[in-house]
Amino acid sequence: MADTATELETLLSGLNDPQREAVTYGEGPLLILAGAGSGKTRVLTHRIAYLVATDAAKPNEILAITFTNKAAGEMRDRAELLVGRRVRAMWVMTFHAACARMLRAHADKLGYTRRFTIYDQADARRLIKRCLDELGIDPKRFTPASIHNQISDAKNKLRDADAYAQMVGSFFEQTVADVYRAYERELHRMNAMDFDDLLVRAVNVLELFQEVRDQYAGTFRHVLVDEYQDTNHAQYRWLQLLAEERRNLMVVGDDAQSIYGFRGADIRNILEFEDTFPDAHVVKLEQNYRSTQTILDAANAVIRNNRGQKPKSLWTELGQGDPIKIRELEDEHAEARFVTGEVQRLLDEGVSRAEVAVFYRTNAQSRVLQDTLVRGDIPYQVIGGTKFYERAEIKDAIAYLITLVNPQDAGAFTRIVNAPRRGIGSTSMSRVLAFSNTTGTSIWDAASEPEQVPGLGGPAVKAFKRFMATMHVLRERATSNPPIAELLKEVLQETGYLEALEAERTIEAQGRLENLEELVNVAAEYDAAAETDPAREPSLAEFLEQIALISDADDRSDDEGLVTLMTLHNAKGLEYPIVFMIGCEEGVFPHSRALDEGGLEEERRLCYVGITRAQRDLYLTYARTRNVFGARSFGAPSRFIGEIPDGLTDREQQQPRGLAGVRARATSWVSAGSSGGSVPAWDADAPTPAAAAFRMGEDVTHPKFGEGVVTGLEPGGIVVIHFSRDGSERKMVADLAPISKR
DNA sequence: TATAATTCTCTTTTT
DNA sequence: GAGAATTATA
Repeated sequence: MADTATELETLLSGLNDPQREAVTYGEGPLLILAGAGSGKTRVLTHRIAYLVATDAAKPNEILAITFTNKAAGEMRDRAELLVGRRVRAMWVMTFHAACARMLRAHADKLGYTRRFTIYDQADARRLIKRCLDELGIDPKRFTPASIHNQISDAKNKLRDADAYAQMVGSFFEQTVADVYRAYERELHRMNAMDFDDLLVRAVNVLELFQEVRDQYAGTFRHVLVDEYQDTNHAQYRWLQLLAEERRNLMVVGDDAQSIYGFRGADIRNILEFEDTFPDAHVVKLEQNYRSTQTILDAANAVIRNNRGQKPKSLWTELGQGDPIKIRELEDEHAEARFVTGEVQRLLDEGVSRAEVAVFYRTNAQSRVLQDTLVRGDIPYQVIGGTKFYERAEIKDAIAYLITLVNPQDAGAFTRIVNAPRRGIGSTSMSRVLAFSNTTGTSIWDAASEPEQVPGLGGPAVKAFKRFMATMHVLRERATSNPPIAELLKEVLQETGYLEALEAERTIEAQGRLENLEELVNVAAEYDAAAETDPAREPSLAEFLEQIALISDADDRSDDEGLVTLMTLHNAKGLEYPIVFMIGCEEGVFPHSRALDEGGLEEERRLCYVGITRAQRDLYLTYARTRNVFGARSFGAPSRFIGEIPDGLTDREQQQPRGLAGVRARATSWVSAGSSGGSVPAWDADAPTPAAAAFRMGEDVTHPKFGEGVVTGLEPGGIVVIHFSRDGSERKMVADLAPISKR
């Protein structure tokens, strides 16, 4: 037992008081309010180790949930350092992965097979588009994207199609209700689930089948959740079902870092945790081990402008540090040159590239910066936005594999049936689809007997026969569980996919071939990993699940000599000695669309996240003008810059802000005339910004909200518009919002 | 039916 | 300024 005592001592050494309190707290609900950089992952992993070391839980009785694969991987690695191989028995994974794992075992109870397909956003939208066509709804009036958002929102709140239909108000919602029904029917028919379904169906299974609930709730003695502020209602319910009985639920989060409201995250989950669990024990972690006091003061000052945060103030023992550097640049190119030059200078001083990160609000902003970094010969990595798994050739290859696993998936089938071209056009394909629909046979079976399909021409029948002959051979091959890399290569070979690409002899095709090579490598890695871990049961279905749940943000590397570029959202949970936040302009950050939708506070939290990533040096830059859409636009400095006290920055005096500032610069820019040869977005003889062009009572249209009337004008170039379609009143930045006169 | 040309539309953040 | 989606043409 002396061993255990020493083990515990080592485990707890180096923790501060609140951290220690969180790690050693006994049974019952536990809320950890963990400020940025306060060591929350440390607390989580140490508590896991503590629970195991004190026999409060066996490894397989621990469920530790994160949002990203990256975070799950990191938690697993760090826990392994503390408890060794025992970590293998634990469930340390994302919400979606955990739900998928449950569903593989129990989906049959809901009428799915265990080989169901997981649809990503693009797949889901394609299917919704098909539902729209089927229902005869004009996809221009109601875009698949907006309908999908609405459905996704409903699912996150655990509202099924019937529940949604009960509470429709507008015509738009009525339409969504119809599409929702059709969409659900189609998904189920194709044995497919979208991302949201993974959670919804997991909740369904737990609610409907007591024995399943007993099984999991009984097994998981302790449930730990990271980033709790980002949970939505479905996730909340899922956790509740699993942890209600034993009540050993530990949630860790920071309400100030809740930045996924747009995806259904409900900040109330964390704000009201103590109401839900009146006996909850609360621990606040406020000591920051990451940043200088200057950076923390700036973060505290910005977030103070939000209402309804849990009061919390970060402090550090690391000292004051240098002032925050704020720079105004002419345009995005000058901004990129400034960042590049500054990075260059830092590198000369001996800073390593891995210590530098650049954050931006939208992925599009990275392009100019990349160009400049390339010219400056600075190696970098871009996190996210690359969309490897969204490339057409990768989706095609995966769709082939899906078809072999889930022959009911008409979406995947439709994708590959004529890729490469084999003379099966959309007309023929719709005939087979219709046949499959009316007869209730799977798309695979329908296509296997094309002569049964009414109206199908002779050449089309022949083409289907040839195609399906190949597919049957491949399916046969797949049943013997070959290495997936091998199978994939065969698929690409036998279907003529590679051949068609090779025949193109273009640079693009060459790139696609390389991407497919890369996919084969991914498969080979999976095969290798499965081989070394005999506990795992590798399968094509599992491989496909892994791929479906992977995200671009997962392949970040920290040890290479690379400067890192990413969106602010991707930056959460990371830290860098030197941080640049670029594009700090109204309309860019805070983003105009977020402003339209009342998401200012969330934008501010995003700013808080960005600032608190910096350990030593923080740069905020903004450009006077910027190309948006290919048209030049003007933006005032971000209000967030103004919210940082001057004393914390190196700026001499307050920058001019608001409409006056915009106008002054706009005018001077126009008069400067010659720079770059670009033309302002509005006529040169109308030097005032577009904002002034709108008048009270004027009729305008907005591509998304439809027709409306200007009901107010506010300083800062903001117009208030009342939209007739949904009766809403919205404030928009006239320069940036896509509004036009009627 | 396939390809080429052309016309739109979009861009917030992501499991 | 880039994609996708649609339309025209072979």
